[in-house]
Amino acid sequence: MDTKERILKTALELYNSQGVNTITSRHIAAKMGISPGNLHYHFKHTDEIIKTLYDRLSADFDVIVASVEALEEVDLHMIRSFVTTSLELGYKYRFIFLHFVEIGLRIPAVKKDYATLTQRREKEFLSIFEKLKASGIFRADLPEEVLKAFVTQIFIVGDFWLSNNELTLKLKGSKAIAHYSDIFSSMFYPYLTPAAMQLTKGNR
Amino acid sequence: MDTKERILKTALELYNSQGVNTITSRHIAAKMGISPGNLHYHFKHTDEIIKTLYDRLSADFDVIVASVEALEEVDLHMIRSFVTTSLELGYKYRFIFLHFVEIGLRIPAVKKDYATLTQRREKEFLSIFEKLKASGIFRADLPEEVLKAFVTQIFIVGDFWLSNNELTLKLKGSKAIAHYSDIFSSMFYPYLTPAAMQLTKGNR
DNA sequence: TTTAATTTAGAACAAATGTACTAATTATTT
DNA sequence: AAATAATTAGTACATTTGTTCTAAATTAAA
Repeated sequence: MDTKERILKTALELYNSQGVNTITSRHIAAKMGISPGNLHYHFKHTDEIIKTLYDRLSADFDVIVASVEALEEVDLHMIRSFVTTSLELGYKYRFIFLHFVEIGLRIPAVKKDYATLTQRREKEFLSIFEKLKASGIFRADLPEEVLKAFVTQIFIVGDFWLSNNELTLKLKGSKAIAHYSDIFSSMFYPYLTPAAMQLTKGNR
Repeated sequence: MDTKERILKTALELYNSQGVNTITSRHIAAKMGISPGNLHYHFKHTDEIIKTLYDRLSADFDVIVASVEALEEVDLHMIRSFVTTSLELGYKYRFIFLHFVEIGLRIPAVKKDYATLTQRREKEFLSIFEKLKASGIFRADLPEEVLKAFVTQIFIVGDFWLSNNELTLKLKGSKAIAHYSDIFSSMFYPYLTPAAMQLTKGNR
């Protein structure tokens, strides 16, 4: 593995475990056993490391969403596995979510990118909801604005479940993912038709 | 106003507008026109300023929750005004929510306090939900775990709507509060009985 | 094998930060 | 009015940080 890749890997580890504000380029270099000079040969600015990691997260998530969007029909099992896969990805890059505002402040490109991304995602999610409505899984009696608000809720919980975990339960790894998967599933429950509610029995 | 109070006021202003990591004790002193030495006479450690502000937020919010809990009957209007009041308080101390994880990391006492507080709040919220069920406002067919998950959702959205706003819409002041009040109201919608849903017509 | 390019180490620099220290000033008490 | 306490300004210090610079070492190209 070349040095650049090792820097990214080490940075991810350290940021995840110690936070983005406590870890400096020197820490990363020290942990790798290379010189600060060498690190800054590969990344002129420390923020470029963070930006690169953010871009990877963003790209990986794109793939996940695209795979759901491509489906003709969406059912609850798909949703459940979409949730789990997303949470796993989030956990991998958890420092980004734990320090989202800080990072957005430090690296305006991240903030800008996220803001436009969100607008696209909102449409994508609403189109998935339409499919769920069409399949008789989602209730049809909910006003448009309620569904829109639900999308925002999903975004907020999706972006900050890790922060909530950090401040309260502090679950690690698969335990955290399992717990918040359940919460996500429960979030959908009141939006389901009685028939779809039946299907979830024993699944939740 | 004595110096100590002025420090707190200035710090709140600066933290809210520039973030907790960019503002230092020197910035606060400079903005006030006092010396760094003077500031550190009143607050030996900068973190004490943040801790004091957190304690005030926490105490203020306690009052809000207690006032709702004291009610014999809870209706949707109460909920709505509870939401608005809470969001207003959150906006006042927004830097705390925008940097919650960082602050928890820097000041372990904050993290510890918040963790235990959350446990208490969970019970308080569930008891409010029971009242809503008893009044025929909340659906009675929702499993206990779904309501518990709803509480967690409320906590996450309640703690991080400001971060979401910061990363996306960047609404200011009352516009932000109004927008996220609507989102909160919509969050409740699918949990309502058909009768209660009727009552919200035109209110949302 | 010589030459050129890439990569690396290590030192150095300037800026910033938290906080301690000292002395002066102001307020309070006796 | 004198003495004591509280507050304030200003300076100083040690540490940290991001980054730059130089030269050495390694790798690739000719």
